[in-house]
Amino acid sequence: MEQTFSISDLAREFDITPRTIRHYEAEGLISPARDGQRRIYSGSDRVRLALVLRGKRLGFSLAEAKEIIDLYSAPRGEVFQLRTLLEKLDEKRAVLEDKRRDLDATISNMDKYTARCRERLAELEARREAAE
Amino acid sequence: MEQTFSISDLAREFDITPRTIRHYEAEGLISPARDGQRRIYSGSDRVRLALVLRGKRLGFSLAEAKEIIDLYSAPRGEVFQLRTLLEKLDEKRAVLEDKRRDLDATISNMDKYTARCRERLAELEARREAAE
DNA sequence: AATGACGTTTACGTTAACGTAAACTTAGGC
DNA sequence: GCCTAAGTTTACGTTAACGTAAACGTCATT
Repeated sequence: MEQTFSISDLAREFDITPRTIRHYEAEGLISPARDGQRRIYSGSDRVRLALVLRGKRLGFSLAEAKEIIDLYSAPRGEVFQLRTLLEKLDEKRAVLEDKRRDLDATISNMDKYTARCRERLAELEARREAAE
Repeated sequence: MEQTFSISDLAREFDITPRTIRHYEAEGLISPARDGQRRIYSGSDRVRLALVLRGKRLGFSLAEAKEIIDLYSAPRGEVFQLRTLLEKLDEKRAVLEDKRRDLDATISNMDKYTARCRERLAELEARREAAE
């Protein structure tokens, strides 16, 4: 039998509140099984939740995150379905690559600036040394 | 003389509304000069705006973007100032690296999945071929 | 001198993503 | 048998990031 999780299990693990998880369900991002009223989360529910949170950290809205994640559970039985799926994957990949360009530019700018700061600091310290 | 820009110049260039630019000013992200009431944006104002928008695309809030961007105009005259600046730069760099890890994982997952989809498509098409 | 095109401030409205609180059910522990 | 912990639904509240509208100023043009 596969492992299952309660809502507070996942809330604890991912450091969010149960309310947040219920909200994601209301938005159609997760669909846990039920034992009566109680929600029961499977391993793949947990994976989906992790994907949602990663998407959020990357600046996607819940709707955008859903669009991407849903691709992984899209039907791929027929040739036509596979072709349209591959097209959509390509679109999303392009968005991710844009983000990577932005991110790389941000990091390399910061690195250059940091290097200049270090140089300047070395200079100032050398000067202080010389003054002794 | 350096080039200047009106609010609608920048709005057009970056495909946002003047309202958005004024909002960034109200939040302390940009501080254009004034000609009477009118805002006059310098080249470096324009750069700051570009940085804000890039930060937003990476999922930062306006407050977070401000924290990062303000580092580039922090005072660095004294040794102490340079040291604390370098510390803060290190913090922000770590945040950016986390984001890069998330992004790389997302992209490589998608690439693997895409590869499997392509394989499956090739299979189906080969089967269709064989049926002719 | 009137008409736009562009600018301004002030202020209320909207949407996404939850927070918070109330009122209730259910399962285990003493 | 009652208490506590964890779960549920329903509903209103909150914050960030603007949108939208009103009321007004200022040029350049017709």
